[in-house]
Amino acid sequence: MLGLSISTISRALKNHPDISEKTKERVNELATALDYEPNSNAIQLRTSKSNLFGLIVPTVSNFFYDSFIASVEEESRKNNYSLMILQSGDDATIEMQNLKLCRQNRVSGVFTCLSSQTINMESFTKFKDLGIPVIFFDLVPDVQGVNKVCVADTLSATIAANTINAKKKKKVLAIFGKPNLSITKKRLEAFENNIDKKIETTYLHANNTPEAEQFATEAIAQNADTIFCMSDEILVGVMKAIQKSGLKIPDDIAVIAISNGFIPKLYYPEITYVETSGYKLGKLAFSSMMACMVGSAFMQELTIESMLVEGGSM
Amino acid sequence: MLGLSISTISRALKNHPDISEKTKERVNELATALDYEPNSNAIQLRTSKSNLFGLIVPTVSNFFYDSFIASVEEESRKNNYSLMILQSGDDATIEMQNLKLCRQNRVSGVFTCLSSQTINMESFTKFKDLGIPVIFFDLVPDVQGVNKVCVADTLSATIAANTINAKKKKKVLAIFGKPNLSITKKRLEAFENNIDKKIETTYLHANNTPEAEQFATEAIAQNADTIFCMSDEILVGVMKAIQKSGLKIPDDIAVIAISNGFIPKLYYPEITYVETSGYKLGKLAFSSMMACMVGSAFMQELTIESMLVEGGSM
DNA sequence: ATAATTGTCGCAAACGTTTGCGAAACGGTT
DNA sequence: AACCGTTTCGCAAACGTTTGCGACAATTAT
Repeated sequence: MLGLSISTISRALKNHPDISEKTKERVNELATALDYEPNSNAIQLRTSKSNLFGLIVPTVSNFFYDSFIASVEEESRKNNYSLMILQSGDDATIEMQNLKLCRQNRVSGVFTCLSSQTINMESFTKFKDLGIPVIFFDLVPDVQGVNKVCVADTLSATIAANTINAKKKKKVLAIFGKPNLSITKKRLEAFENNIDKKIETTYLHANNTPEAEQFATEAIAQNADTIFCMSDEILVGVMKAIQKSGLKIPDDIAVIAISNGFIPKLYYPEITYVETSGYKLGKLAFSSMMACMVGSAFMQELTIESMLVEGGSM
Repeated sequence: MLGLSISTISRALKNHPDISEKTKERVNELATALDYEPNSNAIQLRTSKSNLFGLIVPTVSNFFYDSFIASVEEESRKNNYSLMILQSGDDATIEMQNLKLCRQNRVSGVFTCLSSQTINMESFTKFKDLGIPVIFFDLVPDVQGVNKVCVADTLSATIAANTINAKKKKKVLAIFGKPNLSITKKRLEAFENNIDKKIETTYLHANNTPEAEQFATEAIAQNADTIFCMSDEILVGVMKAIQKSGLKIPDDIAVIAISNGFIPKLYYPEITYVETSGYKLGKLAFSSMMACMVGSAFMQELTIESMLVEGGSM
């Protein structure tokens, strides 16, 4: 329409110095008039740069992951990347399918946390061989030489234990999650190492919310004065048990949790918790990804700091 | 490597009848050996079919949207589509940028709910002109001739009102959300039309959780016996006020909400609510999208049924 | 025997960009 | 008038697929 070649148009649109200002103007004018949108498939095919990240979580519908996703999406958009979000349903098979999808779509990188069933890391190492950075977050593998970003599991459990110590509690129930997860191991170990030995402490593993509720109900019957919850899922069960019992927080029983912060603020008094922000973790994961993109790939484990947020439950 | 042409490989991989079984075997064997992954950019460029849906929400981090997303992602994967998720932050400008991104990526369709600030629908109609189906969900425009899937606003508010009527309540506070949203208007209108006229009812609009808490606190001081919450955000505020007051549910005060179901189950007793499932809405939205894909485009408004889920709060 | 049919496969164009390289036009310098 | 440098642009290849069409061989029908 302008009597110009395709290459000239291409260069004009990209503000190439070879093209005169007049032509650039004419081109841009017509482009907006036709509201031309470049075909990113063609661009990506030609340049073999996709500007697409894959993100795999067990489920989007989760207090922690949703804020993580929100955070990563925000950064991605700001940096001109798109996000392809996949759910594994905590199923190793689907996880592999998702990885395959990521490869087919030629993602520039992938954020992922392991499903709790993942044993075979081969699909992940394949990415590394292809030069596609993989950032593990939250539920990370135990191996070395991969990029991991985590909440400070050890620190946060330590803070929780110290808070309980400081309050001079006598009889504590500490509920942890699935025992095979590294996140559980770390938190449990740190808690055990730091809780005052004079405190009578019971350790239990709850696989889900109802189990946590059950454990809490029993602890209440046995006059525990404090319950520690490793996660939101556990906290929710514990709170139901306490509300059911009619006990008053914090006078009759104290509660402390490790949490993203959303659930603890739902109750009155608000629950005291050690913050592990999915939002902050997302920011960290993204900056780690960007570091990989520019080549400064330092394979290591990064953690975000934790801090105590005082509610009225201790 | 096999002494075969590119086209033969292509056809063999796609199980084309022109190719002999022996060659197909050889090709597939080598393909898995090299773990070949087709370049979807090239495919999409060639076929101009993207198998990609765009999904725009104000934020991923929301009890309703996250389950909606989880649902749509699930269906997408099952049907060999990918999902590109974008957040608008409830900002009309970012919303437009996101739509642009969708076009650049040649999405096959987009799921979107309006930001509460959207006034100009032009960007959306552009999609229709391009033959790209748009499915509006939850916060839908008031115009005709577009595809909308909604929770049954009128029905759910009616159910809530009737439940209150049946319990012979005397003094009700009904808290609604932002007054400009069509979802608010519908729920308010239905509630007003169905609540027993003999019941003393106060209507208020809360823009956020703290406002709802404030309103509830005042209502408690004035001896209201029931509080209706249009949304989870409002319910959270109301519950904090009630827990603060020390009142017992349901004896001292009754609560009923319209909700996805997650928040109501966090408390004891569980809150009675009219279910508006983001998960179900996602399924409906997806099937509506698929209907558009195969051409049977019926521009209309679909709704999912609502049902009362009895907790112990009424 | 030839002709027609069928089964396999390759050629080449096309999708919409990017980019190295060369070409034309023009002004300025000897 | 011949030469050189600069500015502005076009040619053509390439990215990795898909697909209509034609080619060739093997088989079957006449």
